[in-house]
Order: sequence, then structure tokens, then C-alpha cells
Amino acid sequence: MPKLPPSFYQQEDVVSLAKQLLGKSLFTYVDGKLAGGIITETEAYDGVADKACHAYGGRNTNRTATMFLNGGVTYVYLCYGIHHLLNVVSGTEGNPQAILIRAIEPTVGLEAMLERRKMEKLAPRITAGPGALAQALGIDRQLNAKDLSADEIWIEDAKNYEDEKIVATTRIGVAYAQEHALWPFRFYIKGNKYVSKPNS
DNA sequence: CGCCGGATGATCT
DNA sequence: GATCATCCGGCGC
Repeated sequence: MPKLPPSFYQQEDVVSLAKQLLGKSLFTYVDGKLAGGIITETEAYDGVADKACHAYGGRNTNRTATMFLNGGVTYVYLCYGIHHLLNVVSGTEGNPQAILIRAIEPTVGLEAMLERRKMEKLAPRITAGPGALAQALGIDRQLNAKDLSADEIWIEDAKNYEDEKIVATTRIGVAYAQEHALWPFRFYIKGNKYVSKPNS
């Protein structure tokens, strides 16, 4: 399938886009190994008005500057000193919106992913959770601010999921965002095993 | 099973 | 010096 065009990422509504990304295919080509899968879980971060967003209130620092770029590039950063987290920058230049990719369902490069995750056999935790997913795909900050039509990391078009097949719920680990932590900005494919924290 | 805490470092105050 | 958009292993039930 073709890579998604810039116009897809530059849509205004980051929440709608977070849902549209479900079912699309994410790939990396790192250390000579192709790996990837179907995006199963996402979270929207809605720019300067969103207390959970790194760029809340217009905070534009060395780290967050990537979020202010035109949509269609990656935003990768180190979390808790250990995990790299992959986001897709959306919207247009100056509007710091992004979508955290929280889980994928592996389709290619299983051997490479098992090795990177130091796992013997396949289990959902291989790519369920943003840190796990980045490790499985060999993503680190070298891939920050990369165009999503690059040779090292890209997303290909695929199916769209109807709203009935999507669960909308609150984001993970953003209690510090107070009332904004209650916004239903996390989305995942209903019934899919590759989801970090399914609701009961 | 579920809860708890340690690992670990860039980033910003 | 505090704060994290996390993960895993260990312990107790």
C-alpha cells in the first residue's frame, strides 16, 4: 500500500486523526531489518490548550520544538530515562499537535522484534505499550523529526475503522493534567489483543 | 492474578 | 533537584 501523503497528517482535527490512524500500517527499516504492524492504539495530544500535551501553553523548547513542525513527521523522546515513545506530529506548522502510537499488531519482522525485546516467543506485550513498541521497532531519538515518508520509518495507508469498532477512553499516565486527564482522547481497536490497557 | 517499587537519564526550574 | 505520555519482576493472595 502507498505511504500516507502529507495532507493526511495535516488535518486540523487531531482527535479525528488519532482514530483514522487505527488500522494503518507502521514500518521501520533499522539495522537492515524491516519490521512493522497494524496500529491498534493511539492517543491524541491537542496542542497548546491541552494540559497533558508537552507543548501546553505554548511551551516551545529544544525537546518540544518538533511538535511545532508541519504535520507528517515523527516526534520521538525519552520517557522515564528508559523508554523511547513515538508520536506522529499532526496539523500545520506552529500548531503543536501530536498522536502517541501506543500499540501495534506485528505483521512483519517478527524475528527482529523478538530479538530486540529479548523475548523467546510471541506475546502481546511485544508491541503493546508505547515503550515496548518503540523497542521492538528499533526506534530511538535518532528517528526524531523524521519525515513519515522516509526510508527508515513510514506509515502506509490501509483500512479505516468504523466508530463502532473503536473504543474511546481516557489517556494513560496523565493524571498531572487534572481535568484534561478525563478527556476521551485514547482510542483502540475493540477486541484486539495488542492493546496496552484495555478497559475491563 | 494484582499491587508495588526500582531502573534510569534528558529536560527544565 | 524534581519530574516524568513506562515496563518488568517480585511478592502476596
